[in-house]
Amino acid sequence: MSRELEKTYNPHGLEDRIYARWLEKKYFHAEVDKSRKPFTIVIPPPNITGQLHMGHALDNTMQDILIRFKRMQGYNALWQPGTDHASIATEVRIIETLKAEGVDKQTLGREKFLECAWEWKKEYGGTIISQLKKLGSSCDWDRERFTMDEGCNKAVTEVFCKMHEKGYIYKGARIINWCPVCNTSISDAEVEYEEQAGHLWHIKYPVLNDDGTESGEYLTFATTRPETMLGDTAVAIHPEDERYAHLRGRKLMLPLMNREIPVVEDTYVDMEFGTGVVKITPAHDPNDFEVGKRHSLPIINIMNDDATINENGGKYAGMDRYEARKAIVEELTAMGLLVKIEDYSHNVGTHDRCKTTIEPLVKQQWFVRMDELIKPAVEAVKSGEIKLIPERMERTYYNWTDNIKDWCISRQLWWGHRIPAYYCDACGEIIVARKMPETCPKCGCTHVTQDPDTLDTWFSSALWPFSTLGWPERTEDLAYFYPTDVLVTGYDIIFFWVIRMIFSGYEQMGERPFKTVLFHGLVRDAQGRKMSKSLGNGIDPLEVIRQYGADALRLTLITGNAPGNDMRFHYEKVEANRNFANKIWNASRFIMMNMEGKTVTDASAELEPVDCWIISRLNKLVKEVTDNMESFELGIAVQKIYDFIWDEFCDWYIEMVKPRLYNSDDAVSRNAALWTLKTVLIDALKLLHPYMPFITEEIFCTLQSEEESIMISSWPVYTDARCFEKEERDIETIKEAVRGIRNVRTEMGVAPSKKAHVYVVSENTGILDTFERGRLFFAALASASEVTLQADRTGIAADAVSVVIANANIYIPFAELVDIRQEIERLEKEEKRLDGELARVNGMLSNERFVSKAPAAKIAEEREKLTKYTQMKQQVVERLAQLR
RNA sequence: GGGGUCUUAGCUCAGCUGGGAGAGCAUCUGCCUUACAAGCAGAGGGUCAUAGGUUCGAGCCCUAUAGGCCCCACCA
Repeated sequence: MSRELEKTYNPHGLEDRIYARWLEKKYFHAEVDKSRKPFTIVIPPPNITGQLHMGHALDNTMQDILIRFKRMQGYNALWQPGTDHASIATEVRIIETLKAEGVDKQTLGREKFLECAWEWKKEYGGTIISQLKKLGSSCDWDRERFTMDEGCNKAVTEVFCKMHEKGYIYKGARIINWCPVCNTSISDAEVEYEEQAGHLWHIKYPVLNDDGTESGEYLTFATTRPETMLGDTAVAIHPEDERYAHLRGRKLMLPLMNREIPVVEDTYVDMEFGTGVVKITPAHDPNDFEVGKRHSLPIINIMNDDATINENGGKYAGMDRYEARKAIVEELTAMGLLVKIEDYSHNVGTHDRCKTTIEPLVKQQWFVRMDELIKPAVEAVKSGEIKLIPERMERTYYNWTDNIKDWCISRQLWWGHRIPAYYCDACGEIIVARKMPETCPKCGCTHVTQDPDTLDTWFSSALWPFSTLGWPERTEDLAYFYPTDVLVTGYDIIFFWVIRMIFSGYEQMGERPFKTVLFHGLVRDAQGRKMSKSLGNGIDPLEVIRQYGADALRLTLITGNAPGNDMRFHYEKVEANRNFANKIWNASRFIMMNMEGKTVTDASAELEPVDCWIISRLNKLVKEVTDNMESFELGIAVQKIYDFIWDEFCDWYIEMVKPRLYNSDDAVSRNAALWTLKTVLIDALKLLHPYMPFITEEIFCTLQSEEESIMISSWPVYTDARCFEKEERDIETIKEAVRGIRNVRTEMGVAPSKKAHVYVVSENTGILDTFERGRLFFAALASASEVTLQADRTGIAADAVSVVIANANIYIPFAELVDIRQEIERLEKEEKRLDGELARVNGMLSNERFVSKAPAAKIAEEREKLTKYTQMKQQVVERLAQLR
């Protein structure tokens, strides 16, 4: 570490140098230590293909603040890092890359493809980690994990097998969401509904007589997807719909396919909508699937995996779904069966990854039964065992748990955890096992084949809080660090991840995975738009760090923001925070300059009132900041630190002690000032360290040599011994006087360089004593050439300007002529202001119900104000009388 | 259709359990005062969306209304 700070604050180099030292010293590393209390956070694992974006920056800054705070408080703090294999996201990227090289996934083959994927992981998996380091993240990198490493694989297999044994995992043919581009099933959570402009095609089917001949009557209905008619196996009406009573039990002719289909009655039909008739395609619509089940209708799948029509679609086989739609509409028109076409806007399900319109298909898939599993997860939040911050997220949470459906976990992808299910080549028996069985337990056949599918990527992330700590082994780490303390994440993945971790934690560990979930919102651009690649409005955090430093970026993401709220990113804000860093830098330089060549000794016994004041203020700050941080109010806490450092410490305290620092005649007073400056600065730096780790470390290490790093120093603690109520009041009095004098000087247009004689007049000896003790700095701050303290107005020029504060009058006879009329006006304004205050206070105190019902402390407070303002008003009135 | 959330200074947003409206940026005035012009000292600017209610007292709690945003939901 350098012995001296550089002339100007420059985060470049400084941040990398400090981070390297932290790593070298292993400060981030945590080991089981039963003598200390653990504090654990698991990182939301970023995708291996990921590039650091503002969302990561916010998420990780919050975690780093909490972990650094707790580490300094003496907890054995573990921030468990790692990355996610991100099954589908990664697979899509690899396919794209291969395609660019002219290689097709299928021809490459599974084994070779996976080799490519692991290569990819090796190459890009480290990128995001190095970017997190730039941010200052104090993760225990020795413990870095990956969702597809050996341990996590074991955890996944174990959970799958256990849940299968318990009947929570099953295989079945259900209607699922199919992405025809990614060629895989996806879960309900991955479907994004998008309002799209479409059409309602009104179509009619001929009604048949009992003998199969056309009756001449038609049944009209509307559909948004005419092509699915190829798979229609019924048309439904409402059982109570009198309009169609005569069609009950009749049959219709499905045009184009020439298939007889029944009219079924089902309450699912809304009589009010359209004609009150619905075509039923069980294979391609979730609702129709349910209707089909109720009426035992055949399920005719008319589509291939790539959303082209299959052989069940007759002559349309081979056509794309939209081509087929066009052709079918044309043909129906020709047949006179198209009644009309209406414009219609409706919700279309799309795949969140590729935005392709999903196709509901009936397929054999693996599912997790949710009804039982979700119960403890709901109970945990209801009872408060798991706390969600902000609380309103609970509503969102219940919204999902109350409507939970079984979770489709199998994916027709290669990059991911292979499902530990095996099929006997001879008898088809399904064997779910931790290891590939050598023979079929049913028929003894020695040939079994593993299920080709992989698991939903969230299946492994759901286990993250315990799989990273060694589960399914009963490790010491697991016993010590689990359950984790806080999970920090965006509200956008509450369904994907948070809920699934919670039920997995209870199911596998019998315990909550974390105590608190702290949500943050989205970081938007300056116009409030979501940052996205397609809009090109993304702001690269690394670029911001290059320009302003990680400390300024971190502060920007935390200040002025409440949990769960979205925020806008403005460069001006980063700049303002960089300026704050510069402010601290220069204040520290100033203090160090003054300490140079001197040995600063403990001065706690020789403190002057102003020293007591700042120490007392700091003491209160410590309490408030600690409280705010304990309750996750990170933005409020740092705002208070910011105000204290800039306003109270820099703008007031440093200015107040300057005369003592420059006066070498009083070494004791100078030492007390230096000691206080150093002590307060160090504690303020400590409070700020979780937010701005780099600059605080740099200054801390330069300022003193006893402790080797601020990040392992101890968090300041509030103590009664550092409360100085009287000194706080006294210094506030002087500040009030200084503000008043500065005010008057500006109004009078007196240049700051023009010094003037200042008289403080008061009959109150306590007040005079206060000013006497603060004489030196009061004179400096008030630009006084001389300060005279006296009990009355004797010897003060009649045209002196006056400033009224509680219990005292301050007179400044300026050398220039003061316009008496202007001075009277000014005082009249002051009188008016005081009248207003008095009216308010009197209003309250004369209200009988206020006096009888309000808390005693509040009443006392108002009485005190009444006395103060009455007294001040009297002074103003007297002064006005003199001038007139 | 259900739920959530927001509406506070010109702009972006804080305001923790109800007790005299805040910050940053922007604007205006005066200062290159030997830590800092990435600064210092001052100033202007808000009937806290609207209407009711609870309360001694409401930006904060309750109800309704208007507008914006978000999430969820199978209306063909």
